[in-house]
Amino acid sequence: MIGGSTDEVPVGLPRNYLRPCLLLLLAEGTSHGYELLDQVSALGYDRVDPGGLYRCLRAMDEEGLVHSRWEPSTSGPARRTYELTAEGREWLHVVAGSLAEVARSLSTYSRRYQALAEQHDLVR
Amino acid sequence: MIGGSTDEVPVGLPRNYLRPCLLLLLAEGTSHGYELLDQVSALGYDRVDPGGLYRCLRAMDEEGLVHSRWEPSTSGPARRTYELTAEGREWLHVVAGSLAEVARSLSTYSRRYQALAEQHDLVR
DNA sequence: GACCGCTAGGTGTACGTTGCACCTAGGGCG
DNA sequence: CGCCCTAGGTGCAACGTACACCTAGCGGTC
Repeated sequence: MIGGSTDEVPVGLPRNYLRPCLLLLLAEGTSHGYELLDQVSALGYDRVDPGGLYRCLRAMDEEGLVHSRWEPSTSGPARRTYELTAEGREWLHVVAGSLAEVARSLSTYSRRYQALAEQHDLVR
Repeated sequence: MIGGSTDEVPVGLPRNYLRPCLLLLLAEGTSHGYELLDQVSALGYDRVDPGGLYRCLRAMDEEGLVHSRWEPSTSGPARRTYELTAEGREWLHVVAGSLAEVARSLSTYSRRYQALAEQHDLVR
């Protein structure tokens, strides 16, 4: 299969969308992986791969976009809490801009599709 | 590197966005690959990989979303013209819907980012 | 105590898409 | 002929993603 099949519609969220999501959530407040796993669903994900999420956090940690520290929990296993760094905030700003561009492209798409659909209705 | 690097911002268009673009363009009018290569730029691509585009058209042809035929050109090499099939129009309808959903997610993102940015300005 | 479920974090890996480079071939022109 | 432009196409490696699976702490219950 090249480029998706007919019965399934594999058009999804932008590439590398997870990083911007995590950065935004962390900009809104310090958090830990397991919690972020729930929160990203509000940004368009119906289900997120935990593995990918933890890997993404780890990568951002290594790149200096976020800073993590272990926090022992009173109940349950210890958790790694993440907070945004200055560099991460900068990155978020840039990435929010390019996401806005993508949104603009998509609205252009929708506009042109709507125009077509209306025209199609007139012909009927 | 996992999930993109710091200096470059690799947040791009949705996954499999090329197919919907080509379907929309073909819904607007019969065309051929080389022409579509220019037209997709209006839908958010700054540069499209010709290889990917031709592969995508071929795949959609094999899946029955589009129908192609060779047309000899008076000047220059022959061209393969594509036109949308009924199945392709159906697919376009579905995919336009899911793209609208993605657009909604992105606007949610932007709204939340804006809220944060304003709040940040107040603190300054 | 043994077992089970939930929280929390993590690894291994295969697949699909993408991006880059490169190739064929026809026609116009100096 | 050599060169550029149009038009279509192939090969391949890298990246992102999805899916499965694993460790380990803590609480409750049989």
